[in-house]
Amino acid sequence: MTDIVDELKWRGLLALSTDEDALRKALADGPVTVYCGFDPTAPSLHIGNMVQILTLRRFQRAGHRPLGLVGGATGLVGDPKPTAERALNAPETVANWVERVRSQIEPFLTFEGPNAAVMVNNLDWTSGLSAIELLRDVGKHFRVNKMIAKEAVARRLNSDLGISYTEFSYQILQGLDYLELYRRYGCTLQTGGSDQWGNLTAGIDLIHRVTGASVHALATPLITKADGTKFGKTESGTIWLDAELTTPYAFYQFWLNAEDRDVPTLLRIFSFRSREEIEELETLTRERPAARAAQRALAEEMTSLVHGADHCERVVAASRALFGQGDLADLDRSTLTAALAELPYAKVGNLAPVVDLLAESGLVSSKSAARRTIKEGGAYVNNTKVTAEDAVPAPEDLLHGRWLVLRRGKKHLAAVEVATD
RNA sequence: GGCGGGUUGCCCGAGUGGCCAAAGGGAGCAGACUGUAAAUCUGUCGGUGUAUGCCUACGCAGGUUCGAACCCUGCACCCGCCA
Repeated sequence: MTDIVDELKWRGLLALSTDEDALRKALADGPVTVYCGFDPTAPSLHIGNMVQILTLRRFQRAGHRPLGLVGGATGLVGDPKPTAERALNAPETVANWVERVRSQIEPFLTFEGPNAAVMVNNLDWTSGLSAIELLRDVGKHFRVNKMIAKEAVARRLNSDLGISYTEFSYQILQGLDYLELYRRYGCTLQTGGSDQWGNLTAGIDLIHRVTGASVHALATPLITKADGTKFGKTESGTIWLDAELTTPYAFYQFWLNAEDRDVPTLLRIFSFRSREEIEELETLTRERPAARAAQRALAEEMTSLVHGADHCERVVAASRALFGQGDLADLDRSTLTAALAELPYAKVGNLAPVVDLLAESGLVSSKSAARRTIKEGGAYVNNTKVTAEDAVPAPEDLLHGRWLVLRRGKKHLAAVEVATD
């Protein structure tokens, strides 16, 4: 077994850690129980969260026991964001999101065998906690001096945003989580993003004060693209893991469109391929970038992992059909319909002006935008550029008598079904 | 609780009575070039659609005015100092 710390380092997943030698030793001495928390701040996790989920998965594969924590309690409070105070979500909403987030994490872990994963919810040990208990039993171990020095808090204190007592207290809750998991499961390692470092260490300090034990923490770096911008967001927004929010097709396309210079980094961070395979793909990218072998490999692996092999296959086939060199009209009916099924879709009763079709399919946000797109030469019907703003598709444009493929720009596609029934 | 400062479009930020759908920058979008890449250059960037129109928008609600993002009143939230 390769040393997991070495592996994480090679993959660029190790930004910060507590005493590295001690951590290596602990991991080498036998299975370690490691936890990572996920707060339900939205109905779905997104690819940014995947870094953490996959890190847990890596630990489990290396023989350690992962605990997946969903923040039923911390999600009610809100981790201080640098940019703004969070809006509180209703308890019912958070409870609903907790379940959704839990079900998104579970497929990545194994719940059988000697190092079976366990899912936990921090609401379980906080819902019964009284304010007095919290202040006396937990609060006494926290020094405000240290709390305000933490970057997440300090940034807010130094900005004109300020910070509420609620968010200020967040680190106490997360610290308490670690203590609780240490007691219940003997958990001695917490992972998280480097922006969580303050919260990670809050737990370490608490455990040390309460029990005298020294436990570990490990932070993954903030993933940025080569141009310095944040990874995981795109024109159209966040890339979610939920197929309802980001279709498998869009998910696949996201990875496929990764920039050449980002691909090596992304493969290391996200892929479970071996070091040799990844280095081979890096070479291919360098020598034949236009083939985009690394992007394809990454996109297929991620889509398969998140949406399953079946969806992945369909989406790859659809992409090939829609972006192929051939004429769309030459595609046979089943290939075409299968491909179109992966796209944003609109159904209309009869042939409407292209402007309306663009707007209805969701490719553009308004008819104005649709007109603008046509004027700029960025609108296509069945891969043919639309030049007139008042263009209306002809009946003979319909593929197999029923479908139109709309395109905005180079890579935004939508399917329109024209049916009178 | 008192005093002062603030709240502008996706973000930052200018605008202190008409010339403001609102400068400038960033992001985004489209085009050219390409490889469904990057960089670069160009265009564009509230809605409706073509009407010197109408609607929506400068924290919220009222008011003054022929006319308000700009003035007045109240409210909400944020920041600072003092208590």
